[in-house]
Amino acid sequence: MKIGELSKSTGTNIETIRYYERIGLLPAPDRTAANYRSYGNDHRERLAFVRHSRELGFTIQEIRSLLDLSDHPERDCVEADRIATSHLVQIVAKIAQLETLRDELSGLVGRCRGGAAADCRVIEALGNHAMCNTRH
Amino acid sequence: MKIGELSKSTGTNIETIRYYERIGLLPAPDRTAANYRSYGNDHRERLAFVRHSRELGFTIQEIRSLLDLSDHPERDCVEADRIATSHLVQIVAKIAQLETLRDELSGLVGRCRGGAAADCRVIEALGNHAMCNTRH
DNA sequence: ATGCACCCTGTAGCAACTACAGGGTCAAGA
DNA sequence: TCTTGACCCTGTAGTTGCTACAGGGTGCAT
Repeated sequence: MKIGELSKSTGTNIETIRYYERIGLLPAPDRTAANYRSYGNDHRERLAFVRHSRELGFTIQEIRSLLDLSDHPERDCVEADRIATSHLVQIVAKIAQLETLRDELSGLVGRCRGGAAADCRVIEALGNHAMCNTRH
Repeated sequence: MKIGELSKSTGTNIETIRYYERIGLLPAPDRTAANYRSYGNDHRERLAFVRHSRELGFTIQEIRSLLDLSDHPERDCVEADRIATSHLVQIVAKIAQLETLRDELSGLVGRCRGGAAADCRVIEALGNHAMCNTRH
């Protein structure tokens, strides 16, 4: 299949597919006589793996390691679990951080009803860290 | 004060301060005879405003608008509230998204106890979107 | 006079794409 | 046959918000 079809069937931007090839995340496919990329089912599966991992927030580096494991089924899979676990820890931390931001912003928002910026609580609070309830 | 002192007193990287000046977020300060940047209290306050806003996750563009309002106290502050509110909405959405990821990853992690990668549930699940419980 | 901490400019790198510019290919319709 | 339009190619530059040099100047203490 040509790149446009691969793009549609995986929901991946064409430029992104070429980008993945350039950085060595996807293998370079065969070319047609007209120098068009020609993909097979294995390419589609690999790309689906990459996209799914990206959707789950894994970095390209992490995906490289995961693909490497996937390419060597005889290896120990402890590493895959380690990557996923450490990624999960980061996500949990990020959620906690965003919840702090959310609470801080909630206290700021909805206080301005068209007054002058001089009396704006939002602007005041941004300039004055001491007004914060939480640490960030 | 020189840039090093401003850096320490606001907890901002020196390179970051110069970067903010370059992109026009901070005004260019006076220079000493030796061409060193020389900052006053107004610079420190403006930088604190910027840093605080960044900590709360506002983008540089949003901060530009907020600073602009802060520089024109006679203006209507509805815009500041709009920026903060829309930012809050994005944070809430991001939290929801990360919670989905967290739940999905939780179901993946901790299943590998040193088996071969061929039987790895993590790798299998990454390759097979249909195994997911949630949409992403 | 020499070492060291500090400052300067300018450029390049990071992640993970995205967006062109400027060109080639191919099949269908007039 | 010619042309139109959809598709493909490479290569480069832009995005965000910094960070990290390289290669040099300044200022003060020993």
